[in-house]
Amino acid sequence: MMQESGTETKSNGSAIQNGSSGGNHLLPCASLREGRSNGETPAADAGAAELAHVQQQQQQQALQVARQLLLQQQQQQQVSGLKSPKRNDKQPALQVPVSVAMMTPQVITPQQMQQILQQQVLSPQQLQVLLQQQQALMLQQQQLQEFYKKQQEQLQLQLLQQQHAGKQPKEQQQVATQQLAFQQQLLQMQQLQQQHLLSLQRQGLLTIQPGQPALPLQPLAQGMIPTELQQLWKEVTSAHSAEESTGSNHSSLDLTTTCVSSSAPSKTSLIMNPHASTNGQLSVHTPKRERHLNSEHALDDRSTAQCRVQMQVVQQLELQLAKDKERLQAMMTHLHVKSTEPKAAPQPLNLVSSVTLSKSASEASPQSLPHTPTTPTAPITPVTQGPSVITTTSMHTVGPIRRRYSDKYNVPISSADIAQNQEFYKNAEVRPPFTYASLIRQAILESPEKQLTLNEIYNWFTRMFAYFRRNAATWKNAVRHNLSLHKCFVRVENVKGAVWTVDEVEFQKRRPQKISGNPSLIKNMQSSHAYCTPLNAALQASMAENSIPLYTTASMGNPTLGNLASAIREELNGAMEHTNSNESDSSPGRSPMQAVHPVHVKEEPLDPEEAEGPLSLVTTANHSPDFDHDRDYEDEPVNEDME
DNA sequence: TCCCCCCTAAACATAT
DNA sequence: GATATGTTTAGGGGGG
Repeated sequence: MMQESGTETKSNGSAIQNGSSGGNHLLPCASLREGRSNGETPAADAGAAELAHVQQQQQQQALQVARQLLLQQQQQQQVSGLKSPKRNDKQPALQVPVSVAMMTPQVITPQQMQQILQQQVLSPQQLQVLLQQQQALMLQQQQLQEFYKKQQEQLQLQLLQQQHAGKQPKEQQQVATQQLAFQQQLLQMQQLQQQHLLSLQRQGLLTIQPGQPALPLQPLAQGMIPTELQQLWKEVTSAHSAEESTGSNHSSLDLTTTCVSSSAPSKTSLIMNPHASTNGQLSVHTPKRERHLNSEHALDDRSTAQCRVQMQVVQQLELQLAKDKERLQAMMTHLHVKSTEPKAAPQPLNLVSSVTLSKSASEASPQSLPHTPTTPTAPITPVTQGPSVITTTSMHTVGPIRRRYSDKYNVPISSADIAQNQEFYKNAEVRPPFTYASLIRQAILESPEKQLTLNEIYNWFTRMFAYFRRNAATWKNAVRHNLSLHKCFVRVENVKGAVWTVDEVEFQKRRPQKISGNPSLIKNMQSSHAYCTPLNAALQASMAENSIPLYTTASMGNPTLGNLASAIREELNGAMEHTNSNESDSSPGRSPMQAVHPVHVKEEPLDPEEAEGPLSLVTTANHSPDFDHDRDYEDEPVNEDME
């Protein structure tokens, strides 16, 4: 759903943008061309032709400039990793899931960019800003067009007057005068454009990077003198005119006529839309095969122009994206100041993304991530796009495809991710990448007494994850199913009624691959649990050494994280085992922890397993510090309220 | 390909 | 009888 809709949105968006910007550029040309058929002046044409001869050299120079500009822009696009012209052509093929796009930013196409920006990465406000930017640009273009239309009309009128006045030998002079006037007009136009750009910059809508022009327009307008523009334009227009005269239905026009009359508009298009320069170079060197080539080149012209426009759009979007990223980063930093260490990758909360990041980390803590990310099933996929970033994340993580965290995915998540994710999952309807079992376990462990009724577990789910506020029947069924299915969950008859507890030993057994059979496992478990606690520096240090970012930073630093962190740590145990069983064992932290937080096993010694299980108790007890924070959640709803 | 893990759905039983 | 709670089975997807 998301992807499809997103794709559509994207394509639409691009289409709109293209249409708008492209239309602005192209339409005027057409209209002007038509318009010129009415009011051409042969005399002026002749003068223009002569001038054209004189200016051939300049034209070539201008063409070169234009080419360079084009090349530069293309390079910039490539460098920025945004573009692939081929892809631009194939819009339909662009329907790459955002997640994929995010994973391979280098390959992101403009459309994908738009999609990302529009549907996920950008908040409404940001989108608004973007829209404003677009609108401002459009306005600018429109104004320029209008300005040029007027100029053109004036020019045509003047030319007509001259023509009627009689063929004077001084025609050339007049034409030259016209040229001067026109150049002045061009200058005016440039100024106007620059003003617009400046205003945009002031508003912060336009960002001009040091080495890179925010808009292709700028370099052109600034880098080329009116004459050059004129010449370029002529070349371009000649192609157009040839095309029209040769094959089209439009009223046939003299080449010269077309040149003069349409010169104004074409210049406009040039200025606003440097792409035309490309054409110029093509048409220039084939004066004799104009017909044949011009027709083709005319097409190139348009396509090139469109491409240019597209590039502009992409550039703008890119800039906007960069801005938005910065903003987001700042916001995230602001929100998670303490918990989120600088270490946290600038990347989005994305669990997945983070996961994919460090493989080494994975080795360190194979089970760091609690459980397989529960696959997002139908309802899953993010309904409400949470934080922009997250969305993308969610796409990855929670994508439509059911993922489970295999060891690969167990790669440690950065502490920042966890912290951020916790908040994220509370607000965003994104399926958490944890299995039901791990979540249930977490819920139970977070409780003061390490035991919860079914309803309390439900409440915990809904409280902690926005995702579980929907489709209650489904996930509740899953919860019950898991409680019954896994031995690690022990049902205890209590005064209250039946409560569920966690048998850590059993829980750990679930992943024999990593942990089982190892006596040290238990120890590890304990140690791992200990991490949750406020922690001893020593412990942290050891953890850090073992490259277990999760515990070291996340859970420790941020109390709120405790919930997820503790859940995760359970699974980490295995990892811990591998990486640093020794350290964990030896870590001084543990014993203190235990001492500090005596386990409360609820009244009932759950199982025979429980007997072994003091561990679990201990571990949970250790969490208690976390609880303090967690309790906030716990206490409130935990008591059968939510539903 | 097999096995394991996980998820989802559903039927059924029991208790409140 | 309705609902909540538990238990069990079946089917499917993903990964090792």
